[in-house]
Amino acid sequence: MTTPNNTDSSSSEFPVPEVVIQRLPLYVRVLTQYSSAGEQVISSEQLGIRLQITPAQIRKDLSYFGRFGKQGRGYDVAMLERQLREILGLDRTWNAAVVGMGRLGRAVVSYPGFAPEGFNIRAAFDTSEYIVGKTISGLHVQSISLLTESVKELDIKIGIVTVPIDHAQEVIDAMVQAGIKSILNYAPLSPQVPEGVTIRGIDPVLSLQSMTYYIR
Amino acid sequence: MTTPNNTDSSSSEFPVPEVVIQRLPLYVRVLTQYSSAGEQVISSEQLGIRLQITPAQIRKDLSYFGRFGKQGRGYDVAMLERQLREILGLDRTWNAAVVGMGRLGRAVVSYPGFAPEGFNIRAAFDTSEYIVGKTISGLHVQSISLLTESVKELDIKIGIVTVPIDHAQEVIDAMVQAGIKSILNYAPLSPQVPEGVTIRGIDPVLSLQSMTYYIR
DNA sequence: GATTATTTATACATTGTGATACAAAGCACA
DNA sequence: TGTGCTTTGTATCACAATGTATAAATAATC
Repeated sequence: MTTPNNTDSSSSEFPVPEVVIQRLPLYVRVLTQYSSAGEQVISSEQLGIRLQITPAQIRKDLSYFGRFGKQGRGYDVAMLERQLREILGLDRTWNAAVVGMGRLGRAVVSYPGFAPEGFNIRAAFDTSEYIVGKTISGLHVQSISLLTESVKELDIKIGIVTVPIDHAQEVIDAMVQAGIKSILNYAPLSPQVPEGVTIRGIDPVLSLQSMTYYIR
Repeated sequence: MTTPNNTDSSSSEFPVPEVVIQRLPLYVRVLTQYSSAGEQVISSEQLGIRLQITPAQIRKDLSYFGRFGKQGRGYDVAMLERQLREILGLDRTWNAAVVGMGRLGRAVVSYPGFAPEGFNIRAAFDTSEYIVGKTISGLHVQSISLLTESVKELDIKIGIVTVPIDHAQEVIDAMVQAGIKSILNYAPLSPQVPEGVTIRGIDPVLSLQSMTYYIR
């Protein structure tokens, strides 16, 4: 090589594009499948076929974090999975709190997909006096006024918002106030959060509303 | 192209970027709020503040479809909302079918957010003999072998996948086979669909897995 | 051990998307 | 009617993201 690049793995000094970060979990998912299928090695082409992404795209994404592959061979499945999990912070578990224990909140806390991936819902909150005090899916529903306290006590890093739209922004504000930096929002609004807080929306209606464009 | 481009609203001759289409429902949502707050006029700046999008971005997005604003004034809220709904195909209702009536499917059919936006779930399917024949949320659960028939009879245009991951691809294939062109997928996989079929995934775990990168 | 097959990592080119800047158009009000 | 203020629509620019091409490294085969 003309350039003597001593690329430092995993502790990049310049910001990795958001789109890249969002693709990494897809890679992890496929690697996990490959791994449990007993495969030892995977090429960027095989990964790309599964995900409908060009091999070069995948190689470039990975190159932001280091050099993981072997030329002529591909990537060691177990090693790459481990590395990507570490990069994403998936080599540990995360505690979450749900606010809003109506229909949607109940569905979320009983969704069996979180725990196997290391996301554990440790606390549930609501404003309604009818719901506070109840036990739902093994969680004692507390008044939202106890949020900050619980966040500290239970080391909660993730907030999940399942309240109706007209209370969503204030709940989000309360989460931010309580020191939560990652929020998953199920309410159909465009929330405002300060710098340093990441928020992602889950909104099936929005998805449907953009799909109809193509079939109208 | 040599012809003088007399910009025809709403029936554009060149493809509108996907990202633009995905922002339009956000505009519709804010316009609806403004409208019910009694506002008559909105500027691209006001819209932008709500959505954290630059005003110029919004004006450019809208310009793909025509000229809707008045210089020095802004956009007529009701008119712009009507236009965008028409562009997106939201000036009518859409029938959907859910496949997979386990925990997730039940939550989806009882989610009250679809109907007000014109998305009506008209049919429910499952493979399990224990579930087929039951009535859930007013829907008679049918065997998936009847999918194609129902799609035609009930004019179903949207398929919603809520089966476990190991059956998801075959269900998606069956939907495509039945002539469905828009699919909302809740199963955690990267599905394969032919050209001409739009599929969107709802995957909270994926969202969480990319958020942890920023707090790890 | 030499030769051929692969496949990565990356330089380079192309495309896509978002931001900036401003002329033209409309409004308000004297 | 004229003047100043606002806001759109769009031309232009800047940069982010993706795709193409290839040298270097490894493995497999004879």
